Amino acid sequence: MNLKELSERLALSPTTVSRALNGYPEVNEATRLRVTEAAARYNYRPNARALHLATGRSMSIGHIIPFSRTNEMVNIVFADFIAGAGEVYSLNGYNMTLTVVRDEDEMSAYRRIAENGSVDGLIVQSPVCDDPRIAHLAALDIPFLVHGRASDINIPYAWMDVNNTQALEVLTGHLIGLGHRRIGFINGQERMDFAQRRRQGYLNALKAAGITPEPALMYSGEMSEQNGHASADAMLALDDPPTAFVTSSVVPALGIRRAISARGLRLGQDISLACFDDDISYLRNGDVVPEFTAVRSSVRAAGRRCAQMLIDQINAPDHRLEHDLWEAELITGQSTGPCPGVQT
Amino acid sequence: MNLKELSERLALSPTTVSRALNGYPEVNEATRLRVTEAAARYNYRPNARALHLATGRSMSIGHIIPFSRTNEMVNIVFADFIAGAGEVYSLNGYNMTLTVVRDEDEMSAYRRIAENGSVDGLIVQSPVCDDPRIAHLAALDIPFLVHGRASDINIPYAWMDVNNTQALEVLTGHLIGLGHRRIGFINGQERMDFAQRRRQGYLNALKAAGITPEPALMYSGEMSEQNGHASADAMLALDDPPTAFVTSSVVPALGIRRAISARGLRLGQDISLACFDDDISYLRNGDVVPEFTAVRSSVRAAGRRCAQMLIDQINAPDHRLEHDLWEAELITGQSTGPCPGVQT
DNA sequence: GAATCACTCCAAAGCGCTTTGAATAGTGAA
DNA sequence: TTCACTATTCAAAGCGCTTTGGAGTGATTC
Repeated sequence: MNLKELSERLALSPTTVSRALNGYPEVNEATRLRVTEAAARYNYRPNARALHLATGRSMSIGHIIPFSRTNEMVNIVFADFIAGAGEVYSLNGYNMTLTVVRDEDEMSAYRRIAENGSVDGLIVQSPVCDDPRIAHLAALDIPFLVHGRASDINIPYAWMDVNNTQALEVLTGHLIGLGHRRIGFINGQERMDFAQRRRQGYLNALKAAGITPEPALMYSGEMSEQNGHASADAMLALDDPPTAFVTSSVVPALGIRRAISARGLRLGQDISLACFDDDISYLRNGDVVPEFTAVRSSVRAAGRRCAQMLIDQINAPDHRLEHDLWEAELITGQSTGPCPGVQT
Repeated sequence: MNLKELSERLALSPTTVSRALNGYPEVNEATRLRVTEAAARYNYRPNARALHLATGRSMSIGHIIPFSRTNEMVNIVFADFIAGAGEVYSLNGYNMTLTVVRDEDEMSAYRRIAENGSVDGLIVQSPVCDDPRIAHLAALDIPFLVHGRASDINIPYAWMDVNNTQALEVLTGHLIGLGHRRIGFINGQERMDFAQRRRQGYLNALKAAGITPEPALMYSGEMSEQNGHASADAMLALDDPPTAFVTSSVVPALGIRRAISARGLRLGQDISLACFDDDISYLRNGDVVPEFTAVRSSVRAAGRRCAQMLIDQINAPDHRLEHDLWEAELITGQSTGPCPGVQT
């Protein structure tokens, strides 16, 4: 059942039927009623492909994911982000188009998708420090929004981010306030922009307390349970081991906790542990995992916010590019305590 | 730059340009060369919306996810499945359309999406026992493929599944072979079809060994680390605790392991633990998590397979509906050992 | 009674591509 | 020279919707 057929059955023109269904004012209410009833009865559903061509919009937001990323721990955060964004898309009549591409095709995929009109906007996730995708998209003249930021880029673009630097300053500062001075830092891969900023936050806090950073206490790598365990274990084996750890995610925190308890140390007493918590649905701090002291910022909520910002941008293209910076919230849990042997 | 403009610059008709670009034989090779070169030079990219309308295909596969599911642990498996399916879509020129809907809108969403032509096929994930989605989709006359099966449905439909019953028979049988007779079973939610089948496999193995199943040793619930921990801990507190556990996923297995070690018991010696392993990228058994004895079947590979089967079905609609049943592979790790105090 | 206006409705022109059915030119056979 | 055929190319008709620019009513105004 298409528009033409429906309009024939109603002895009306397609124009009128279309307008009746789309709520245009120039149609008699009695007619509109007849039309909507007939549409419901015959189960009429406007063909999406025709609609997209006619309106020039695809009502779809694109997310591009290179193969290799599908392996990373980004995955776990990714799923929550997607869920949040998807909710908002849905509420606004949008779909999400996921495109998985080979790594070497990533750039050309952005180009192809931006130019062939299959999406109305794009979300860029997990930017690296000087992310080439941003300039590339900016040149392509399609609405896009970056979840995170790319430090060394000075063209304007829309982004939404959490204040990573400040978050790690707070977290590290909290441990310093408890008397800790040897604090192991287990970070994500530092080619990622967020990891760069978190590192900066860690360093800022040390500097403010007059503590000299020590390379042996700083690890950077993929944020897996395994890496958390291995790096923490190595630090604990040092002659002068750390009395506390800060880490970039709940996932390595689980590994760190395992390393701590394997050595017979008590979490929050012998050793403290604080982390950045993305508030991931099935690794909810204090629920699925034990309660860690953390700075928390929901990545799912971020997904919602990003989606909304992008949709706003699509609806008002001459609107200036928006930015949004969230502050993460400190939650003190049972995983941190005063540094043993120090008066606080 | 659209087809019309490009054809004008080439002083050719749109017909010829279109054919040249799409590899039709009735165009002179010299002309084709001119056309492809011009297309590259002017950066011509066929408009996807127009193409979809003209061809009657959207080159897109739909996945529908109700809000509530985005909370579940399904998420973690989901991300890997999506990654696998996405790879195959990409290789075949398809996109993936994810639609997040409110739970009460799930059915109508399937209907809307199937009927408005926005996708060429649908994947149904995580079927429950008498899943209403299947009959619903079958009536809608759109290619779809179920990852998993729904037990009580007798209309024909295409599916791909792992042999869950056999997998748990093997796993439980392995423990029985090691002399265990009190085996705790920590399963997923039993409204899910896969959980139902796994339960059956567990029961089959007990029956084959003449062991009477005991309700106190059987748990069913969402497969979180937390639930794994709590249920295992409760069973270990029984007067006559189990000497081994079987569980439906690596995630609860982590919780079970935590419960075991918290009681000072040694995994693989005092207590055995075996699990079904979906081979999830960032919880890879033996890599990210310790090596568990497991039956393994990659959910990512399943994603690939499902995608391929669905695409085959789309390309050959009169093709009979395919089924594929995979057997999971037993991997013996360090988490299982002979039952203490039993001669084997 | 003519002019104006609001209210409804419609014909037709896109949107940018594919595909059908012909037309044209060139070639070898008869 | 003519005919049948092949190789190329094109005009035009969709695909199913939206939207522009009227057109046809009565009702209202002067």
